Amino acid sequence: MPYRPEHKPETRARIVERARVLFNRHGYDNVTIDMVMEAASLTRGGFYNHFRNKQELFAAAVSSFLMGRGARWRSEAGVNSIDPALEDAANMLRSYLSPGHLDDLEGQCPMIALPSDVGRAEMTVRDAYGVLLDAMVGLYERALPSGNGNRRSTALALAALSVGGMVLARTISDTALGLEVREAALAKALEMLTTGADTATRGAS
Amino acid sequence: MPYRPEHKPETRARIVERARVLFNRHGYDNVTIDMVMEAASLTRGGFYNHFRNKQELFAAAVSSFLMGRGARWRSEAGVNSIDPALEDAANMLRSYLSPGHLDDLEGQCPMIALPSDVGRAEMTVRDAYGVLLDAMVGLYERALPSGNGNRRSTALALAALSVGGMVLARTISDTALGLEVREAALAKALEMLTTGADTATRGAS
DNA sequence: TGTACATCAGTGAACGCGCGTTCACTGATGTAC
DNA sequence: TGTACATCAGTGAACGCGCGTTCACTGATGTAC
Repeated sequence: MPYRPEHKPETRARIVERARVLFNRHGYDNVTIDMVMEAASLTRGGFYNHFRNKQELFAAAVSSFLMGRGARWRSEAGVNSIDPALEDAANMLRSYLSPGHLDDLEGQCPMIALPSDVGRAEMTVRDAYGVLLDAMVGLYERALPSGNGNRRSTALALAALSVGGMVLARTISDTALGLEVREAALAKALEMLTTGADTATRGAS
Repeated sequence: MPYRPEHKPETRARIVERARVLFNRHGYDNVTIDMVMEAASLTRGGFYNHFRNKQELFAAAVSSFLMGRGARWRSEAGVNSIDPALEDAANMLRSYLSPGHLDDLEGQCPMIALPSDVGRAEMTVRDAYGVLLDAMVGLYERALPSGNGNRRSTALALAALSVGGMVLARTISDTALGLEVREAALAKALEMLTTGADTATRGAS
């Protein structure tokens, strides 16, 4: 056996990691296989030792995010906990809607960096995203004060608020309005979290 | 004068309109100038009689949306009114977060259909989007019951909720979760609208 | 310990296609007489 | 009313480049002796 058995998977992982960063910054179509391989200190030809085609690389890159930072988010926020603390959910929101996350073009959640490309990716990618979303929503749902009528709906809205706030902030960048949207989304999200669920019902009670 | 003076602008408008539809469906990079010109019943070469390059066409296509459906939204929702009715804002939310809008791949708001492409477009495009966003936010802000501490923040969050709900629903499509997100976003948005602003403050009062 | 060997990850030239863009031209059109 | 004309929107062939992909090869590496 010419190389250590870990050699090839390690190289593959390096390619995927560099690809993820490049995709995030420039978008799927604007990243060439040359760019990726050069970033991984390799040459063009070797690419097809590791991937069938460019789409497969993209799927691997998104997975790499979901397994990396995405998984860290989930575990830090106690997604697996039956009864996560409200503070865990608040931290997840603060982290997702943070200026750090917005400015981290290369490490950002691909749903913000390349929503169109993710939406056009193969079903496996989109399903994997569904899993992440489901995990986030589940966390919020369980963290919300019980006894409210609408925890599920509030949890889903928190996810939408996070993504929407960031997508808008990134798109309308370089303007005061962009900053304002992110801050408002975070403020409202935290408010919804602590207030609980159906505020209309509460207001009427 | 060989052609009627309206002839050229009309042709240009037809090209832009077909381009907008194609971009919305397939994304910027996946639409070729051939496709656009064929859709407008013209041939490749004529394109450069109307546009300097493809980017300029994209900018025109996004503007076309903002001037068309976008403008209709704004006027129907009484954006120009000093004191818009709460119901106007509710209708805007219902319209933006409607299944009809989600399924209308070709007529959809480009912020949902091609957020990445819009984000990477020239500054003029993004600024134009800022104007639309500003108008929507302004409408919500003025429609919200006065006397609440946080109308601006709520209005911004409503915009984020709208975009986020739709981006997620479109990306995680073909799943129950996708539908659920859109519905929850709409429900929460309407709730936030009628409840007013800072619910935490209200809850504490 | 040193050497010959087999393997296969990586190389780099080449291919072929598609796309954005250019350009010399053409012919439909409104106008002038 | 009919005809010659000038204009310029539209044509379609061509260009050139870049990118995804292929392929014959090479040479670094771990193993067997």
